[in-house]
Amino acid sequence: MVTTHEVGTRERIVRATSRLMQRQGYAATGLKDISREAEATLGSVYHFFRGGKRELAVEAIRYGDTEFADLLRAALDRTDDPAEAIIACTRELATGLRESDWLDGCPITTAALESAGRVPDIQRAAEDAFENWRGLVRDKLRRSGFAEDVAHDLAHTVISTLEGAEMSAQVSQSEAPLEIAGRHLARLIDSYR
Amino acid sequence: MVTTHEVGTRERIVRATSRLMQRQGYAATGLKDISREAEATLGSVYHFFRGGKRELAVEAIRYGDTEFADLLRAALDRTDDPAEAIIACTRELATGLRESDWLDGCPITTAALESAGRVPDIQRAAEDAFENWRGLVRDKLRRSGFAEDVAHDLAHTVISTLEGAEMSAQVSQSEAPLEIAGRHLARLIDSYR
DNA sequence: CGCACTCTAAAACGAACGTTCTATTCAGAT
DNA sequence: ATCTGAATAGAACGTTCGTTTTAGAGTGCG
Repeated sequence: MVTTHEVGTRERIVRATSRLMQRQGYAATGLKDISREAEATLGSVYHFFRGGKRELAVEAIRYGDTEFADLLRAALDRTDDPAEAIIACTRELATGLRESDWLDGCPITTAALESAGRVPDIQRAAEDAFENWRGLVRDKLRRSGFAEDVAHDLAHTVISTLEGAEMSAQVSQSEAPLEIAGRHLARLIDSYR
Repeated sequence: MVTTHEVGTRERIVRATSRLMQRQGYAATGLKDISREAEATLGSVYHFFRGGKRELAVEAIRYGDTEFADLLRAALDRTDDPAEAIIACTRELATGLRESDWLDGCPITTAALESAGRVPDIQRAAEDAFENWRGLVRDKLRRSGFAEDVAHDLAHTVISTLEGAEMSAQVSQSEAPLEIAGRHLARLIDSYR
């Protein structure tokens, strides 16, 4: 028997916040939007998140962190070859973007940029997320035999380029930036073999 | 005699909007913030921009477009070698970021992401900007002898990676992502010689 | 001077914001 | 059955939002 996992109010609120912030950022996402999207009331929101909007945003960014990390891990584990694995990532991101009508880009970028240097809690959470994602790529490269420093640097550029290409693709509503980035990153990785 | 160019109210408003949107995005930037920063009144703002906040934001993005294009052009013209020129770009971006205490990233990215798929005017202006910047890089590569299709694709990845690295650097308050991206992009370009 | 026009000033609008508050529902333990 | 504490519901607070409106300077021209 298939049982759809009953999800609690608290988690519904976090998920709704994450999705809304992914699409319109932190400032444009109102608490009433959130409570409507989460099918919860304002009272519930403040019951679970006494720290208000800011605390909720931090939690939502952490949710987006693990969400993106899961996607990344799944794509990276698909093939042994790290260059091919990165191409798999770009493809995954491209289809996700297209299927959401170019609405769902990186779950945390917008909020991260809005808050950089102005809302320490949110910036810190975003910083942790990026570090987390870089770690996944770095470990994959290490396991494939790349030297530590090479893997470290490549991981930086892989994440930066994925982020930039995702944004370019979203703004121009085209998969091209991601497709091209995938090919180029694979070529760059292969150049270090 | 040195005369500081008297700048009109209209341009002060556009510049203030551009800077504020660069730092905190579209939604978080209020018209009263803008009028204060521009040393103008709301009456002046609505006199020059009858279309209100949206029209003003489009103008500010166009301003950020040419601002970033000027920086890009200057760095690209510094050396004949396109790979070195890209490294010069990353250095320029890194010092700009550091000197602004990590506050002034890409002037349009935040607003572009906030509005992607939701505010057509702004998305279009952002799309034009990215296309403009890619054109500058593509032309540079073409002039250096790269084939049309290679230059086209490289321009995509150069802009995507610059954008992503700029964002990573801003969020982690470190020049490392930009420095590493510069080295990798130069290597990628050289691999097509 | 008087007229026309551009620009600035400041007050005021309803709507929406984040937040607080009080009341109520509802299990589970005693 | 009664108490308790978590969870929910919804009204209300003071602010700030984008926008509109009305009035007042400043300037050039006949």
